[in-house]
Amino acid sequence: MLSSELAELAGVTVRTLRHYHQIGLLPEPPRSIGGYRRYDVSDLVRLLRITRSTALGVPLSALPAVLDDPAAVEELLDELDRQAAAEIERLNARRADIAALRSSGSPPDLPPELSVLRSAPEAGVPEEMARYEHEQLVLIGHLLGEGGPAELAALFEGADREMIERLEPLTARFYVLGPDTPEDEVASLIDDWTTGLAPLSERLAGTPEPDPKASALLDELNEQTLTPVQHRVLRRVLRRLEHEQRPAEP
Amino acid sequence: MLSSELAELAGVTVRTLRHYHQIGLLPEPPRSIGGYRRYDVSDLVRLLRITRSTALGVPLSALPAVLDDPAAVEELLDELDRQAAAEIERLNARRADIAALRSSGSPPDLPPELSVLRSAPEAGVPEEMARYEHEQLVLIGHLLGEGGPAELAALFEGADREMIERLEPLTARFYVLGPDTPEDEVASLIDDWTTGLAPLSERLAGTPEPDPKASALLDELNEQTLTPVQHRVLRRVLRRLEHEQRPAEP
DNA sequence: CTTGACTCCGACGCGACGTCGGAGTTTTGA
DNA sequence: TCAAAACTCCGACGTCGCGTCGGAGTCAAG
Repeated sequence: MLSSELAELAGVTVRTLRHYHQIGLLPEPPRSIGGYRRYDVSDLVRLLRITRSTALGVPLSALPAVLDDPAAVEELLDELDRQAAAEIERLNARRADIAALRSSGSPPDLPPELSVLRSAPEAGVPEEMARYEHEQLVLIGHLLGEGGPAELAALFEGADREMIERLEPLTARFYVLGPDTPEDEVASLIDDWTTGLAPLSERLAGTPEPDPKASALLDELNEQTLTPVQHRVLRRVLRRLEHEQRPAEP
Repeated sequence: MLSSELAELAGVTVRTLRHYHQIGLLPEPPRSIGGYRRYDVSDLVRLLRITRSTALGVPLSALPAVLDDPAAVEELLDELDRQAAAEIERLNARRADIAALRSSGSPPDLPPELSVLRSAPEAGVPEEMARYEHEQLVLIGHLLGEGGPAELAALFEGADREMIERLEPLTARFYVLGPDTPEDEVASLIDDWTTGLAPLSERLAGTPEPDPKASALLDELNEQTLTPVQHRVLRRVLRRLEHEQRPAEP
């Protein structure tokens, strides 16, 4: 038999044969005058034993041991089974993630649960601000850790839709704040927004304190991305919400 | 932030960061006087967007496109989902194989269905012959192709257990044939075996002709491994079975 | 005697990092 | 204040199981 015949019989490529020779898994057969390898049936058997094992997931490095010590295989099979099960788990989780993404219509780099928090595309949010919102959600989504996004989304989903709808135009107004926005417009936005956010703020009060590191990072992002006006407005709104929440603290 | 802080926040290793720098996925941040990288929150966001995508199975090479073209992602997600599903299929098949092996108690390099055909360990088969039997089964198991082993095993399983039990001592006697076995012992083995195999032979007659290439390979294995006496005996038994099967053929 | 199919070998490529070694830097504690 | 500990840098090779390429030689057929 020549390389290609053996390879075809065993359902592998010629390159695979050469690889097995290189790592010493398959003994080098005698050569023809011209240097061609001539295999016989024992090589086929050896090769088949190898392919059957690799099909089970046995690494090539473990094969020398496996092939002539059938006892040592037992634990290996356990291990391989565990590995396969774990891998299946990961892949199933991945598929679930993909499905969630597809049904939520959100971009793939943020948790699908948070897609409720995104501004609607027809809200006319400037691109810069859309990116900001996106980055903020990415950050929040990760900093909340395992299951966090779901909880946060539940807060909003649980709230009455009306409130959300009342908030949307406010954030839209926030996103277009600039140095030439008239002062009374800014002031009214702060008022409206503070009162609009009040019910959410109450709900948030019942949840554990946010990780200070996370807050610091979020604030760093705000400072980097938002215009000075926006940053000032945001801080005032948050401060006033906090005061109303904890009026006792001086 | 230093490398390790960023890495920990994002749940990756420092080496991963360096890798992303190397392939241009993550921009190089400014350095400290001593040359240390100082990251900020925007690097964290960028990194998180990357890790979320890779968790879905997106290859790093596709990320530059994915990160700033959310539209191109759709088909990619389809593809990734298909890949994941296919991989899960393969792993499930592998686990099924492993389970079959463990319940059949056969070594991992031959199809579990064929374990019925193995000699019992207490039959006192010489090691050399046990190896021969094993190799033969490996060969047959593969040459029969998809589903073949199951069919073959069905032939034996369907047969009455008594017949199998009557055959076992005969193969045991066959395996210890040597140059100094008395002639009448050889002759009686041929007789006993031929009649013992007759019912199986009849059943086999109903199945399609064996692949001539496969037969040739099996015969090559016999010739290589069996002693001359054994090879002669085997051929006589097979010839006599064939004659009884097709008495019309001269 | 050419043509085409096949084989040989060496060497690099892939994907996503892990690991090692040696040199420099920053932080911490005595 | 200064040394030890912890951290960071970079380059380069290793992992795993082969795929792919290139150039040279070999074999069967026309």
